[in-house]
Amino acid sequence: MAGVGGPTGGAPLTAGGAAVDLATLLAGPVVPAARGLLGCVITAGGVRVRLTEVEAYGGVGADEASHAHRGETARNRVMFGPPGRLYVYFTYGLHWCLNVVCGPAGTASAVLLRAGEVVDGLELARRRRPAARVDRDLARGPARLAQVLGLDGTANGADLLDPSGPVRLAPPAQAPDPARVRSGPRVGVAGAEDRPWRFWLDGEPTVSPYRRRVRRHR
DNA sequence: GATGCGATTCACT
DNA sequence: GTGAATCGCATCG
Repeated sequence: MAGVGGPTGGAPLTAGGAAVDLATLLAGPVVPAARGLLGCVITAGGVRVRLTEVEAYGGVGADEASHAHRGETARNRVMFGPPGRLYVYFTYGLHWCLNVVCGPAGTASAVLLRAGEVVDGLELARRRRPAARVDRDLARGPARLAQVLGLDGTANGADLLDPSGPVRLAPPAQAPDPARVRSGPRVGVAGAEDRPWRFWLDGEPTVSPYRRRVRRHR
């Protein structure tokens, strides 16, 4: 059933039974986009990572946990742009996190890339993350994923579908078994715990452990 | 203009 | 399990 007759030049992938290309998937609603991103391969800085865990974030007024919730700012501007772009933000004074912008321009939804498996450039990856004692920890966590790819704020706004860009996204060679896709509450997010917008591939060792938001001392 | 805390990670107890 | 590191943004006065 899969992989027959990709109509356009884009490589086909299977999502919910229909063959669509990546650009089409990312232009649509964020939740199916997040699911479809599982198994995709992101390439940057000589390292390739297969995504095993992602989280969906909604737009203005739709998702209290989203950076875009309160409207457009200098930081989140990329989220309001066209889909398929990379939104990079800096947090805790030392970490970078990667997101894929979804939906048509103006919707400001995005998918946070939380974890993945390094499938190429292993030695480079190890050198960038000396703290990782085992390979499965190389990209196990959003900031680790960014670090292993050698990405920071300078990559903000990059077009992931541009083959000549610094960061590229490609559909999986083989779509993951839909039965292996699990969902649950997002990590480190206060409120909206009822929204199971975290998606991961069951059984993958690179999926990060779930941690509820830490209560903060004041 | 000042202040508090974050879509986190690492080291230590 | 707890705390520190450390910068920018959002919020408040």
